[in-house]
Amino acid sequence: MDSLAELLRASLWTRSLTRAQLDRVEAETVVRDFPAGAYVCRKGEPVEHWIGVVDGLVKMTSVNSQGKTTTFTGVTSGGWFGEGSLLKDPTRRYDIEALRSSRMALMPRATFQWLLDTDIGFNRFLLMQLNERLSQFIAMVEYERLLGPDARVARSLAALFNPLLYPEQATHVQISQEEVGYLSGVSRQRVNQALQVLEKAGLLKVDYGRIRIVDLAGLRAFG
DNA sequence: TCATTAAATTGTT
DNA sequence: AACAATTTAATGA
Repeated sequence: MDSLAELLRASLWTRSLTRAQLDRVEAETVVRDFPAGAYVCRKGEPVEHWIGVVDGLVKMTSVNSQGKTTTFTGVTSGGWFGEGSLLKDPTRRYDIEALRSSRMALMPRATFQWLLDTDIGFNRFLLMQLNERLSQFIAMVEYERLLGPDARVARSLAALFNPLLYPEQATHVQISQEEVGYLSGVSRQRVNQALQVLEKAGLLKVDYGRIRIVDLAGLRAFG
């Protein structure tokens, strides 16, 4: 996707909006490009926007007191995030870092609040998204305890293609194996092995700096 | 457009 | 964690 209009067209929560509502959203939302490695927002900053990914890939991370970083989840093109902070926190609780050059859509708090106050469909979408994320995190804890590294990598990748959170029908993701490791809690070396296993199983194809998905259902069910 | 070089990523130990 | 090999991106002729 290139433009805000395309992102809005692909987003599930715009389906219940009237043309006038959509125009207002489009007028008030700004687009900004971030280079790879840049922070889209930092922990502790005031929460001013609900943020969508027009094109790119960002990760949600947190740094502990000893300087160690953990990656919680990735957000790909078509996804929106930050509603949790917008609804309940004065400041951001996580860092958001671009994993590659990314184009982001920033919806002002006032616009978000207006949708929340006026549109039932928007509220339903937020419930769905919050529920989907919760399922994702619960599943991650479960997998961490029950599944081996190959399956963990498989499901972390599959999560990046959740059709409810990222409705565009993407066939690949531009991400290094090192970052896949951070997402799935596995060393880069082990990710490399896992990807070879998954490729041999016909579930995906490994390219330089990119992973192509061949069998999404198979990835989800692996292990 | 092509060749060279630097940087990033991968595959292996 | 370290290393060599490979691929891409950037640079300039």
